[in-house]
Amino acid sequence: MRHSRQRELILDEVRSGRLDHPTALEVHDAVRERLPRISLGTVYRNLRQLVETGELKAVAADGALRVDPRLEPHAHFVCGRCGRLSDIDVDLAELAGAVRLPGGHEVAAVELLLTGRCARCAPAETTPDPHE
Amino acid sequence: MRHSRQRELILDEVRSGRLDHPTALEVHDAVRERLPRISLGTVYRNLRQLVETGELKAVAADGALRVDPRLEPHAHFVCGRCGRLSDIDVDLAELAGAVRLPGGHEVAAVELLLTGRCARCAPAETTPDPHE
DNA sequence: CTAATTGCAAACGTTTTGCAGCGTT
DNA sequence: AACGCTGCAAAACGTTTGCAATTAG
Repeated sequence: MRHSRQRELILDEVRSGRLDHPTALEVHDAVRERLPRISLGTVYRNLRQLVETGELKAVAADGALRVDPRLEPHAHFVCGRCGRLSDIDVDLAELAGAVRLPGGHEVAAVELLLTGRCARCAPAETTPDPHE
Repeated sequence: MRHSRQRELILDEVRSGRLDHPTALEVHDAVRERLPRISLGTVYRNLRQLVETGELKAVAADGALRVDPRLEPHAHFVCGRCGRLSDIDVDLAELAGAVRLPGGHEVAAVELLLTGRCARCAPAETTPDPHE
């Protein structure tokens, strides 16, 4: 893989933590501030490469692909009210034990996605407006 | 929710097991044999309703929405080679134990997706063609 | 020099939507 | 009669792709 300024900035932006589980579009917007002519297609191409080479992880929550710099196995929680996506720690050994996997299957990746109401939204279930 | 012949046929088709984790398009094709004028939009609208009311479960694997008549909590395995999606049993108590959930969160749904090579594809990794 | 990478725009597949009319209750 | 549901077609959405030009090694 050859070096490119756009890939460097994309990876830097996602790793910086300034964005939280960003979509390709959010990464595009952020990187564009430093490199205004970068195209959305380039962001998609690079995110895909970075996920393939294991430098980033992909999360498929609500319709869009999101990207995550945390590489250790962990779960995600999506709040159906405010839409916030948060990281959840998991005990990998225990998780593996819970799965009754038929013999012969080779597992390459695990994605555990929890949906519900987050701690901030659950109590306020009665009030109509999502917090910012 | 009012009754309709199209929703009845859609639910019947998915529950029948003739289709395996079908996409909306596959459900459309199947139901169209019995009700030729049914539109894809109607299939989408009804699948969404049936998932919302808990009569079916949704699985988000590869780009598209798939639908599953199995209601008990279980995991899914997607083979990256042949694309086959299979059901995997999980020990729910053990799974819950593996998740280090911060207090206050209310979990409504859990989706556990495993990706890799299925028992049939893993050994044949060298041969180029996916089984049917 | 070579081949990977880019910006751009067009195309793709999936899902949603606006609408006028039909079907269920 | 009221209103949910339908078919249809158009649009929205996220993502991929073809291309000629640029850039890294």
